[in-house]
Amino acid sequence: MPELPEVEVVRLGLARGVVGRPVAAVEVAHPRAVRRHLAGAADFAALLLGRTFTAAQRRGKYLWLPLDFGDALVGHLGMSGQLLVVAPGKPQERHLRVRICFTDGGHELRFVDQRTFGGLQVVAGGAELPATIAHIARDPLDPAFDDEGFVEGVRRRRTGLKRALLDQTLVSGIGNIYADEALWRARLHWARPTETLPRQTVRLLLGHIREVLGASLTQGGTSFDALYVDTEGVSGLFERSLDAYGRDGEPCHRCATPIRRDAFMNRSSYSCPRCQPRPRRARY
DNA sequence: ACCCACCCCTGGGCGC
DNA sequence: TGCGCCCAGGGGTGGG
Repeated sequence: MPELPEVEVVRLGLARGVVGRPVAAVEVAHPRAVRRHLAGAADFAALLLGRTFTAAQRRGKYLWLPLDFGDALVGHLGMSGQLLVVAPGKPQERHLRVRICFTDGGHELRFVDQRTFGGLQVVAGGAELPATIAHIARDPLDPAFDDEGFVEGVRRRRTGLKRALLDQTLVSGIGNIYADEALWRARLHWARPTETLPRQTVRLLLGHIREVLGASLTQGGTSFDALYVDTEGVSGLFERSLDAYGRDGEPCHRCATPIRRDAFMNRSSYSCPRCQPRPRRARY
C-alpha cells in the first residue's frame, strides 16, 4: 500500500542515508523477507558483504540500490514494509526482518515488515534496471513516461478502468489510494470500460494522476495506517487531503453527496455516486 | 496475448 | 474478557 509518493520518500532517504557506505554485516532475521532471493539468505548476505551502494533508484513501487561491481539490492515494501536508517543502538523493532550494518559504524539500514508481503533480493547485473522488475512500466512522474503509449494502452484493454490503473505493467506507482483519488478528480467511475474512453478523457485522467501523485509527494506521502513512514520513521501528511479513499459515508468535497464504498477485487473502491456515476455497461 | 482468481501474511478493530 | 471473524492489499503465479 505504500504507493509512488511513499516509496519515493523512502528512496530519497536511502540516497541520503546509505549511498557510498561499505557494508560490514548483514543479518536476515526472517527468511520470508528474502524469499525472492532464490539462492537463500546466506547467499543474499554474502553478495552484499563488502559492497557499497552507489545510488538509490525506483521503478514504480520497487526500489533498488546499485552496488559497486554491478549487482543491485532490490526491495519492495509490500503493504507494510519500512526501510529505516537508524542508530545502531536503537532497540530492535518487533518486526525487524533484515539488518544491514556499515563499516563506518554509523546508522544502519533496517527492513521492518509486519505483514511480510515485502522483501529484498540481490540481482546480478541489476545496476541499470534489475531483470526481476524489467516488466514494471515507468511511472507518470518519470520524464521518459510515454503519454500517448499509455492512452492507447488503456484503450486497447478490455477491462474496468481502475483495474487498468492498478496494472503495474501499464503504468506503475498507482495503488488503491491514488487510483481512487485520481478517478474522483477526473469524475470517472472505477468500473468504466476502458475501451469506451475517448483519448482526451484518458489524457485528462493522466493529468489528474500526475497532480495527485505530485501533491502527495510534496506532503511526504500518505500515512493511512501509520505504517507508511520515511527512513527516519516519520509519516507524511497527505491523508488529510484525501477526497475519496477511506471516506465512506462522508460528504463529497464537491457536491456533499456521501462517498460510497464498493467491494472491488476483494478490497474497496471509494467514489462519489453523483460526480462519478456508474456506467450502464460496467466492468469489474 | 490478455485477463482474472487466488494466495501469501499479521494485527487492529469489532461483534457476540 | 476472550474468541473468532473481517479488513487492509501488491504482485507473482497459474489457469482459461
